[in-house]
Amino acid sequence: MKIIFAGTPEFAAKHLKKLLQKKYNIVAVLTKPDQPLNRKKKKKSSPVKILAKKMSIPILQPKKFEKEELKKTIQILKNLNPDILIIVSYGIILKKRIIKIFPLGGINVHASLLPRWRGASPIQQSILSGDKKTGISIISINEKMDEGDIFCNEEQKINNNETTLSLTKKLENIGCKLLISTLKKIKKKEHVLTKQNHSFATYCKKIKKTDGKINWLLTAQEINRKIRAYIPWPTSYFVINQMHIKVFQSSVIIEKKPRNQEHKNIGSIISIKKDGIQIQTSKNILKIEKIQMPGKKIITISDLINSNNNLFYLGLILK
RNA sequence: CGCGGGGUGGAGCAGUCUGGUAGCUCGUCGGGCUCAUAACCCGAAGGUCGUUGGUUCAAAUCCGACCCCCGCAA
Repeated sequence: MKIIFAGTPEFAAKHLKKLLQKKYNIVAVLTKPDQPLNRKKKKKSSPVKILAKKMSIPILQPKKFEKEELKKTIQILKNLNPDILIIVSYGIILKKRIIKIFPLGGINVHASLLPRWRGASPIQQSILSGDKKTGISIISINEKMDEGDIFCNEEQKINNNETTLSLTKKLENIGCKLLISTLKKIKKKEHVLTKQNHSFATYCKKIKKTDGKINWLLTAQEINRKIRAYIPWPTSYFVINQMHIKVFQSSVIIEKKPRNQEHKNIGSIISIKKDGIQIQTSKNILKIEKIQMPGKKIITISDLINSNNNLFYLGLILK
């Protein structure tokens, strides 16, 4: 079975690695073009590209699927005589004409329990919306985004302190496992497809850099979810003296007595202790436990206090 | 050559401008106080100040090269 693998980030690279370990025949890899500039090197290759390069697998990085480039890519792919396409977080929507090249079609590893959270950021969205569980769905590719029939899925519990980073790692393992078992079934033609119930579909918004700015008018629970969902990107932050301070760990303290309607001190520091800095939100209190100052490493509040940093003081209102 | 911050005992930092016996808050170890403690008191150990050349009587501090970490931007 000749496989073309399309993917870009680390999540995708893990799946590619698993396929290679299991001796699947990857004839080429599709991945996003290199990012323009990095702090050190001139270009930044995707994790999938780095792995493919190491394993001497041909790499295709079309910029846009427009006339010339689309034609060219299709020709290259055809010449490889592939049987099946595997897509894992590629980041670019593939045209129908490309899918048609594959006799066995395409399969996609999607990090949610479809039809819930169709779209580009399912892991973040599951945390943002406070879901108790999410999972991996292996689906077939059709023309519409994440609407293909389901081969199989598996649930993953979401903990109270789960971040996108930690959840992604858990889902990687499930994804790899399900992908391999699905391929085995396809090989033996034992696979069973189930249609999605489209009436239950929900969709992810695209996350922007500016979404990371903390809005203290939200409830502590909502802010806490955002903080967890936005790790490692774009990360939540607040501003003091024009410095963007990122928050990497927090917890919620429930207020027993509901506050008066005064909204004066929302966003202000009401307690500074070694275990955290407490901030008043519109409902309940957010305790910030780990932060990162610009240019610095991630530190605990205990470390912050030990350094005699007097940037934070009682009553200061965070923006 | 995209812009910028940083590397100082185990941790987070000050000291660098204006060279002259290495400091703060913690942690660790020992002792004390306490019903008890993450609280308090007393004491101790622990640092080639990223690496490497140079200037100097003298370099964490000034000059050059290199390595590593991080923020922004993309």
